[in-house]
Amino acid sequence: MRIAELSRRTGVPIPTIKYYLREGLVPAGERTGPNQAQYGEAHVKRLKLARALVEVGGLSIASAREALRLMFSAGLSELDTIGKAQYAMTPAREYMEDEAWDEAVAEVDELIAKRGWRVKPANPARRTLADALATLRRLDQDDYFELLDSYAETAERLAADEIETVTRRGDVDSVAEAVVVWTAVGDTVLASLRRLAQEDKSTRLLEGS
Amino acid sequence: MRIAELSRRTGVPIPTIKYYLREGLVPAGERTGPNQAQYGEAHVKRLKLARALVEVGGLSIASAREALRLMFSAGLSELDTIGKAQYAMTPAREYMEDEAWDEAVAEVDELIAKRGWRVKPANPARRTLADALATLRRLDQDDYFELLDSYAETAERLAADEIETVTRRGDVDSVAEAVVVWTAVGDTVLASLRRLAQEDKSTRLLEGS
DNA sequence: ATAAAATGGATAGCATCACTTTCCACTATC
DNA sequence: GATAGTGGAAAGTGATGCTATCCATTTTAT
Repeated sequence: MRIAELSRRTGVPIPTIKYYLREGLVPAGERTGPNQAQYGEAHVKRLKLARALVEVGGLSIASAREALRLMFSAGLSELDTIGKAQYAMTPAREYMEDEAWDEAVAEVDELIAKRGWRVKPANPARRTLADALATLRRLDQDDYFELLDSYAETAERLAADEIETVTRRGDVDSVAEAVVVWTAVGDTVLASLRRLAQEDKSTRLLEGS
Repeated sequence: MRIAELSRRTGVPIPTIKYYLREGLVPAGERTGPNQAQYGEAHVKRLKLARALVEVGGLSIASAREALRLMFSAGLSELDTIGKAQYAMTPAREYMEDEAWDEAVAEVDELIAKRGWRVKPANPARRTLADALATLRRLDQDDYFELLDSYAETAERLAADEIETVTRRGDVDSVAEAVVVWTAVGDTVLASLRRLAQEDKSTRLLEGS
């Protein structure tokens, strides 16, 4: 298969495929001449995957490359991939380190301890969460405190279901792929469902009054 | 208060404040001379809000402006704000309309019907969700089907808690503000917690084997 | 056999976005 | 009266994610 068919099969324009090749999101095809190369099913899959991470998951090209790299790097245990892939998927941000920040960090630690979660200190989700909580505090949206437990409970149940489903797969590669896809696309699914449910609840409340 | 103090109080650089003023994220101050204006507490609050939507919520400047506009526009019922604000917060995307897309749209309709959710056809979360599901299908990640119910259940419970907490507030403005902030920042909180819970579950599974 | 189309690869260009910088006439403060 | 700060306009910047152009070389169609 050459580039035109790769484009047709995936819906990705040829110039974009060339760009992704340059950026290392998709490996080069097998060279058969000075200006000829062959692509296979693996390239189709990889390209679809890259597109999903970038378009639906909202990852940057750099993050997507890193996630894909980890996904296909041998030597990692299946579940180790989860951590690594997650870390790659969190974009770096700068945080405002004030009083609200310190309190938020403490709150996150407390929540993790209370739940008994085993989370490495390096997990970037800690900081992202702390940043979000600090922001809410700075806006005097302190009601979040009572909802936080509900959120955590929810997240825990979800994670249990997800891990269970994902590990039910056979081979390592398949698990790795599922983890990456689910982490990235799952956020969008969850956020959408939350919005739909919110509209429903608010509509009902509106009618009831 | 003049711009320097506004900057000090919020941590937002002066040029950025000027930019936000130009873009209409923050209303102009009260003019007291050809090159003098006064800002008040309302400006501080609005600026913090704008920053939160952009930085933590990841909204574009245009989306943030629209969300803020709706938030402070009179004449909307409290809960009507939820819908309007949500719509403003969903960025427009193009969708690949193939077979997987059609099936995904049908699936979303089915899910909404099954749950008995009352959701307007115009709600952009429908399309976002369909797009995500279509993507998973195109990647042959069909296991999502069995998890979808779990996700929906989760979203519903969350929404119930959120609406309840938010409407417990007194005035309309306060509700509107909470809705916008929670919609935007809540996504981040939820996503972070999900990642933390995932690491915990996978760590435990790894140790158990 | 030959003309037209496609290929891989390199390089440069482009549009968007979210700011920054620079400039200005003017005002406030030391 | 010097210095710093102000609001506002306009132009500039850096990052990002593509597109467009060009080229020598196949491949395909006629």
